[in-house]
Amino acid sequence: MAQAHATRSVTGGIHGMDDSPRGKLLSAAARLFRDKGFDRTTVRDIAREVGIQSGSIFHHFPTKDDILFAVMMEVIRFNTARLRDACTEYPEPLPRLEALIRAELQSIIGDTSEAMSVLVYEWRCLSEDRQQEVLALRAVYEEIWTDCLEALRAQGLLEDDAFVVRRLITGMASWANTWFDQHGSLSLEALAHIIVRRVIGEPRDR
Amino acid sequence: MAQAHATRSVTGGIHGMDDSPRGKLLSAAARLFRDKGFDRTTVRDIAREVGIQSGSIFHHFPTKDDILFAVMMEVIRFNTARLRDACTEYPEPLPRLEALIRAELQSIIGDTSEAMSVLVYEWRCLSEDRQQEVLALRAVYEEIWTDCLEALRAQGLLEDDAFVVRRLITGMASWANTWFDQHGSLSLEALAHIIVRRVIGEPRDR
DNA sequence: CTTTACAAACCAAGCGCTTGCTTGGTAACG
DNA sequence: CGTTACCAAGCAAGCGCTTGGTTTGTAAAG
Repeated sequence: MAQAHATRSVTGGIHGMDDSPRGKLLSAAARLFRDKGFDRTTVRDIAREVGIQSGSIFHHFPTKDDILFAVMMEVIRFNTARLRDACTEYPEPLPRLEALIRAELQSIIGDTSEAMSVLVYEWRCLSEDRQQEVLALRAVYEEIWTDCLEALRAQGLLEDDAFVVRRLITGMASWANTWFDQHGSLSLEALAHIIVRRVIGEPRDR
Repeated sequence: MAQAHATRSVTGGIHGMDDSPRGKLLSAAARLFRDKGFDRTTVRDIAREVGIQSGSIFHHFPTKDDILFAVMMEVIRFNTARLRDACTEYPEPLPRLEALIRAELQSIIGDTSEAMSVLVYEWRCLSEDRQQEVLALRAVYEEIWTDCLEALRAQGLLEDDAFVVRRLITGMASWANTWFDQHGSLSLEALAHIIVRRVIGEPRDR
């Protein structure tokens, strides 16, 4: 776990998407899937991107669906680990909330934005049995969020239903990939802080 | 305008998606595009849904792209008119904000949810020149929102940047189509009120 | 240092199928 | 009698994927 943390914080890349043939293929696929969508991306597109023939793709993955599946599994594993790291670093609910929001924004508009867009917007393109496998990992991810929000409720910092609030956060964060400019004047941290205030309101007793 | 309002409030349907052959075709296409995505929906699927042969589709629309375009134009026109109606009914910024949020939720999880999902999630599938045409209508739609949020800022009810807040609202609202249950315990109005509080905070001086 | 061995990575060609769309003609209706 | 709505059949292109064979990297054996 500590080793995984060190690896991630140094490289910033997803384990399994390194510079191996398979890794380069996944990176290219993730970017193409985000830009053009899964269905409009052909295996010939992916092959051209990494400089091989289209047939050679299937030396690394049995089907095109397996490529999508691999992209999704890698990114959800990586970002679940990032959430866990945030939890160990911030045990208290309120700082933890802000850390979780920062982590999720980092996922969506930062280092893993391409694969995250694929996970969110190309969901239907994945075969149904594979959807179940990803959903199982997603449940773990969401449990971390629910625990944090319930803890905030227990502290009286949150009035509304935790599940509803979690969904509002998901919406605000995932939509950010359509407009947030990483080189713009608004920083990721500033946006995270704005979102925190949408969740727990203004600080009134400080 | 008053006539359009009467038509909408009575039928609840989108003008141009009536029970004419063209209208039934658009309705079927909208639902299929939402359920399976534009690319995975074949013209044969649409034809089967309305009970005609696949070739007969092209008696009503020159290309498949035109079907998508028509769905998007109809839904954005319809919902812009709905925003306008909310504005005439609620001239004051704060009630207007809540009315706009209710209207947008109605668009996304209410009577036009299928076509709205298509507008949001199948955006890339539309040919680029058509995207520009839809964008022009979208700008009108967004101006209504910006005006309202800027008015709230002028009243001191909004601290953060109006554009950022608008985008957060868009995210919360559009994401609702993935989880909101129209027959569940949470009503559209209750959700609208929760979102209002995420925008302007708790009422502190009442 | 060379040879041998072998698996991983890749190429060139193309198969079978689905796709959006076309064509030429027919039935219903005002 | 023309317009609207449709059918039956099928074409050309693009798709995921297969196949049989060739190159490349690597590492132990001679």
